[in-house]
Amino acid sequence: MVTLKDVAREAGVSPKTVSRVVNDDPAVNIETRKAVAEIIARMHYVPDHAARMMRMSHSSVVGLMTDAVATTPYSVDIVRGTQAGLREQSRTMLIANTDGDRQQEQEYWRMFRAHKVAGVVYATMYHRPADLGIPDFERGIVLANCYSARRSHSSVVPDDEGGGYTQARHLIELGHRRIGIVSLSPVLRATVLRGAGYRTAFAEGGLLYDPALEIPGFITRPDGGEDLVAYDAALGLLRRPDRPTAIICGNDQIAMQIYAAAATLGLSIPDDLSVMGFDDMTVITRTLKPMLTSVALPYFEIGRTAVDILSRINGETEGPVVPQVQVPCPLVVRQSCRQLG
Amino acid sequence: MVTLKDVAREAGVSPKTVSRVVNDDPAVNIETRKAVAEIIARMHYVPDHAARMMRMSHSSVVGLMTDAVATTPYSVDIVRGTQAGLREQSRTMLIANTDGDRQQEQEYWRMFRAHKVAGVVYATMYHRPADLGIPDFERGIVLANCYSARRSHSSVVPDDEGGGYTQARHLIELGHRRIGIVSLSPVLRATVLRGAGYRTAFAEGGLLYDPALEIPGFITRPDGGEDLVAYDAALGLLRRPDRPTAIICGNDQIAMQIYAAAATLGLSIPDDLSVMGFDDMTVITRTLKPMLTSVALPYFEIGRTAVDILSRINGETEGPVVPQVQVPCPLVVRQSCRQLG
DNA sequence: TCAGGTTGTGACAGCGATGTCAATCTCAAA
DNA sequence: TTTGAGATTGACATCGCTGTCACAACCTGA
Repeated sequence: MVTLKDVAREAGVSPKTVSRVVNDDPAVNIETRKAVAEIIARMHYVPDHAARMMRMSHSSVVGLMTDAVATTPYSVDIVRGTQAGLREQSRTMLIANTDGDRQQEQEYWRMFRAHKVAGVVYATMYHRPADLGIPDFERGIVLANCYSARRSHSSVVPDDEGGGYTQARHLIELGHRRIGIVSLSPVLRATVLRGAGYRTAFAEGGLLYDPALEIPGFITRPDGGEDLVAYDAALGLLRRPDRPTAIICGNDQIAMQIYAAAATLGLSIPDDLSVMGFDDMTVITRTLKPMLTSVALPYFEIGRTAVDILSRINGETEGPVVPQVQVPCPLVVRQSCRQLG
Repeated sequence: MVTLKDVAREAGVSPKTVSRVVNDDPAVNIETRKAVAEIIARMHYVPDHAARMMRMSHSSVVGLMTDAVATTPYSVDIVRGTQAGLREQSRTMLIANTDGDRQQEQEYWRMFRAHKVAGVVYATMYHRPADLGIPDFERGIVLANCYSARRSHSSVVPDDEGGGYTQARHLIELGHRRIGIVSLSPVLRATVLRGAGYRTAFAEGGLLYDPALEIPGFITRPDGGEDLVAYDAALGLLRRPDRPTAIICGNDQIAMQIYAAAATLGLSIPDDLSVMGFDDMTVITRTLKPMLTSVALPYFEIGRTAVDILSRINGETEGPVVPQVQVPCPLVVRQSCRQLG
């Protein structure tokens, strides 16, 4: 390990001066600075993070605690977004995936404390209320994709209501008047919020919201698991005499099953039926034939924004600390929705 | 921050004794130990990681460098597996996602150095040769899902050949004699290895390998991107007069498109056609109707094994440091393949 | 009773960095 | 020439922890 002292000896200056160069302290003669910088490069000196952290009693590392987010195809982009945000601040990230286990979570909070992380981004797989169960953490905490039931922390969540609105609005603009909905499990907050979005768009377009045309595509079992029943839901909708010309889906998996149901009934997408996904999981949306028009969950942006808020909380960046940011869900148009008549 | 000294003062012992208790040093009187432990708990003392690390000049943190692995639905499980392995060693993980950018990668190597990580797991999205371009890193490095062209590092990779064998073998055991293959891009190592597996299984089953029945489902563009052409490939195969009774896919996305092609031609799965996926991406395999039989890429195991090897390299665990571990790809049977005859 | 362990505990130094404060040097105005 | 302000630089202590070593208290067996 090359240390400050080594560099200082080599350069014939005091360690403190090297430290100044490393930290861009302006109070260094330009000549000295250049000479020292050169030696630093030549010797491959890298400042020891531990020593620095100890001296300054705070770390440049941020903790990312996730329930299952780092592990599901849905929402890994939160991780990427968080990292992108941190990179701009020359920071890095300790990641802790709890798999939803309380005990592990406790352990990792301790670990974050031991590492004196500069803050924590707490991300969840689903948009849901989060109960942190750690009241005594001294550093900033920002919730990503979840929100504090007790409003004790700032949160960054997708604008599900807007997303629902966007889905419906797009179909209405294409001329659809009978729109079916195969939604997520009714217990999810996203379902409620998007429902509100649908209604707003429907009202604006002069459509009536018909509850008979909304069917859950996922059903939550008593044990907490979920069953995907979108295929049957879709068959039900599509066999109606007044079958919808378009279906809004709660996510892209539901859309996949709608494609399957349409194929079963000999309906062609988008000629006989338009399908609108949610999430924009590219593995699905770009693999389906025709490719699926969807509304994206802005996970990357959510992660990035969470980092922003965090540095505001810590007072490192200017800007207000808002209690909640809603990140818009953009429409991604592909080939599964067609213009009517 | 509660420090050792605080605890020591409170307990009326020396800091060193508290340190001993924290580190389970047996040379502490049982009474003293109990008393101190109690005070530690009461004061919520958490040992400062930075100080410890500085004193002991090595960290309990391992670096995980990925190209895009943390961000793709394919392979996030490497992250989980790595974490699971580390957790058993009471270690944690700094994560660095390079998005394939050399410059970022350099930055993160520096960062790992600064953090004095105990080792690095270098994971890639595809099973491929990796060129680390960092010859002077002092700590152990293990490659996950990739391998060193210069054999300079140990690696943990999926057993693609075995996976291919498993795919073919299962279909042959079900009585299929004409088996089509829609493979990944021919430039991938996985494609070559699995091809070998197919041939072995075919030979064992007394089948002839017919090159006309193997078509790429992905095509690599000159710009490096990939086009998914499995749908057309499948149509080609399925329109042949001697159409195969089963198709082996290079991954589950290909399988999705095969389902679409089959639907187009009015073929029912599995009655008219059996389909065998690869990867076992549950978002796809469990959403398709019927659910897709697939061979899993053991990403979790790969991550976990990489950690194992790492601690062997570092001499923390007994066991040989093998140059390469091939992790088997298990068969996951669902409903897309049927018994013939 | 005493030499020679064994056990339990503490004093002290030092890991590598930086904040504090003082020392030195330069230059221009008095 | 003197003086004060500003620019550069360095000496030193210190962050929280643990390795080393010394020391006291207590055994053990001859």
